[in-house]
Amino acid sequence: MEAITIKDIAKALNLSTSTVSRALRGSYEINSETKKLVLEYAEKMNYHPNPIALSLKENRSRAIGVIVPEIANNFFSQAINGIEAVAYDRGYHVVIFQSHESYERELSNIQHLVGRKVDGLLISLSGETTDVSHLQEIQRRGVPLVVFDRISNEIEANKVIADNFQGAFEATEHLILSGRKRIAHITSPSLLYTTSQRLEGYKAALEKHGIAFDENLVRYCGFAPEEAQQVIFDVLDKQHPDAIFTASDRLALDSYAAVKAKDIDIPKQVAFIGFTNLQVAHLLDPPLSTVVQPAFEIGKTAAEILLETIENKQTAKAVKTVKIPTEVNLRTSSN
Amino acid sequence: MEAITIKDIAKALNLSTSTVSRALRGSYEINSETKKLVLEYAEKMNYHPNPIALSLKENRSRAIGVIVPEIANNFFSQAINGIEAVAYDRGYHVVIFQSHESYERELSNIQHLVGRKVDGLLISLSGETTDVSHLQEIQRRGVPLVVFDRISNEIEANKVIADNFQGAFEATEHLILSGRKRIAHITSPSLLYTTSQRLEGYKAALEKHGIAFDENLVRYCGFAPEEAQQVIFDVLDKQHPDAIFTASDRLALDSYAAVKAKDIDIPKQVAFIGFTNLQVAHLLDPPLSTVVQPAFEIGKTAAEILLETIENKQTAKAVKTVKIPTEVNLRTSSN
DNA sequence: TTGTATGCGTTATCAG
DNA sequence: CTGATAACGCATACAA
Repeated sequence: MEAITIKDIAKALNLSTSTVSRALRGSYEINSETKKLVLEYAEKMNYHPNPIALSLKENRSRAIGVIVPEIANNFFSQAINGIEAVAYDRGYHVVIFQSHESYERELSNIQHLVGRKVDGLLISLSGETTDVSHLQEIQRRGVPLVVFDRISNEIEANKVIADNFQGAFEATEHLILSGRKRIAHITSPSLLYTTSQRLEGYKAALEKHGIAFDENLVRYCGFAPEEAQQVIFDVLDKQHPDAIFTASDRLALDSYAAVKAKDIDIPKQVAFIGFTNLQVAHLLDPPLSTVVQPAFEIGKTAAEILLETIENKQTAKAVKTVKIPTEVNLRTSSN
Repeated sequence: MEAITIKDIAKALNLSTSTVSRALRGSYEINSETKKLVLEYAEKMNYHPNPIALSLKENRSRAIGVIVPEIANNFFSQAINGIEAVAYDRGYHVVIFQSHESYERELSNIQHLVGRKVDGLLISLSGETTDVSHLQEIQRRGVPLVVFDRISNEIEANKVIADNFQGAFEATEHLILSGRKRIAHITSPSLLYTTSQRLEGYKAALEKHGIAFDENLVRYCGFAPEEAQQVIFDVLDKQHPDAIFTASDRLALDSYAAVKAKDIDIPKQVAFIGFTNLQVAHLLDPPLSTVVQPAFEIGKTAAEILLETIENKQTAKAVKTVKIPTEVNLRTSSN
């Protein structure tokens, strides 16, 4: 039960393939009789043009690629939903890949997508990625590119990010205003752009309120599950913070687990705040205040810019950077 | 800066395309000198074969497709990770699509994937899908298919699911053994296969312990966010359950929120249990006992079966159904 | 209005 | 050992 082709239709109707092709795509220069004939037969036989043949010919696919570190992460899965919301409306399929924080996987995924002629690419860099020549390469090949969230300064492309500085500033300030002085900042690997922006926001808030920055209160950790545990225990044990400001879903949860496991006394009121898109923050005890990154919005914006670039065949080297504001949700425990 | 082709290499080296092609794929019948020449030049020019041309010729893509209702769902994203773990090792790319619980989207995704000649398809049906003729169609076309978790009785294919009956039975029994009598079961739409299996397990446990089944304690709800709220409030208000057994991450969280919002007194000890892959169950108050569906394992198993089918060119109409055991984690609050 | 020929990138077949 | 040719499915410039 192989798929039917234009050639089959042509043979069955005693026409040439070109006539059939033209009839199918509704060319003017064609007899309405034969046109109807072809259309009906195609319908009856459930004909669909072979997208691969089309891509080979036209060098495009009506699909855009998305590469994220992990989909098992609220931020990224919501961002993807934002991307799909606009892409699907405009007739593009969204092909999703994960790099699993691996540079090698990121490379392999890009090769696959570009090889299959995606019309554009949205990417959030893996934690391992420092060299971005693979992205520059696809830009040279003319593939429209938008980098979101995990961006890099090395690459000149359109970028969409949350306003990490502002979010971190507000989060830290709220902790200060609630009376904290020793605010631990448990965050992502230091080479990530988002990490440095958040650190800046954290520092700025401290400075504004005359609190000296203490680098011992800042801890970076990678993506290995064991690592966070250790790092968090260490800062809790040695630095005795009175509040914790975390940089991701996972770090927030790991911090909770650590505090509970060690039965450490951190005053409850507004003591925890995290960059997180967790749906459960208000159900935790104490409730977790959040700096919500507008993931859906970020994805949507990134996709809009990408599609704009694709459809207007703009230069792939545009360098707009859009910052989407974050939203702080303060939650105080009722005890 | 267009991608380089075999033809370019042939021209540059004054060879024929066929010679270049053979050299590239290491054919025996070839002069080792020219072979080296070609290989070096290809390397230098960063040649990569065009996958689209290959697919057109070979009717395959070295990629498998995955369609799930939502990736912003721990179960599905973990299942996808299981799929990727095996597929990537065997040299297949995994192309991920979401149906967003829409039959129409599911259809569109399948058409895209099959049209692009994925070598096989893994699917978890959308909540809207009752008619499965689109799946039968791709089976007729010879595309290997494995259905996981959201399966359907209508379709004859390899299937992989969690042992929902067993999990529900154990969960319910634990609630009974801790002294509950009025156990609300808040669950997914009734037409899902998993829903009916869980209901059977729930009933079986009640029966074993001589508790009459009360259909008023069972509530089904769809995927719209508002719906769950209403349904849960209703059963809480009217039926006064002393325990709640939910069927998904989201339903568990919504139930928590409802109970907290209404300040309803449900005795804490082992009162909540849910089919869920939430990472935070132990941090909730009271802690949420869980029936963990081995999502990663399910994905892995499904992918293994699919790749087996693909590589042995077995009949697509195999009808093995694999049940993966669930694991119950009881958590009692310390208060 | 329709048919013929060509090309997209690759490999298999058949000659040389 | 190497080269010419056809084929995968489609669209289009050119011929008729």
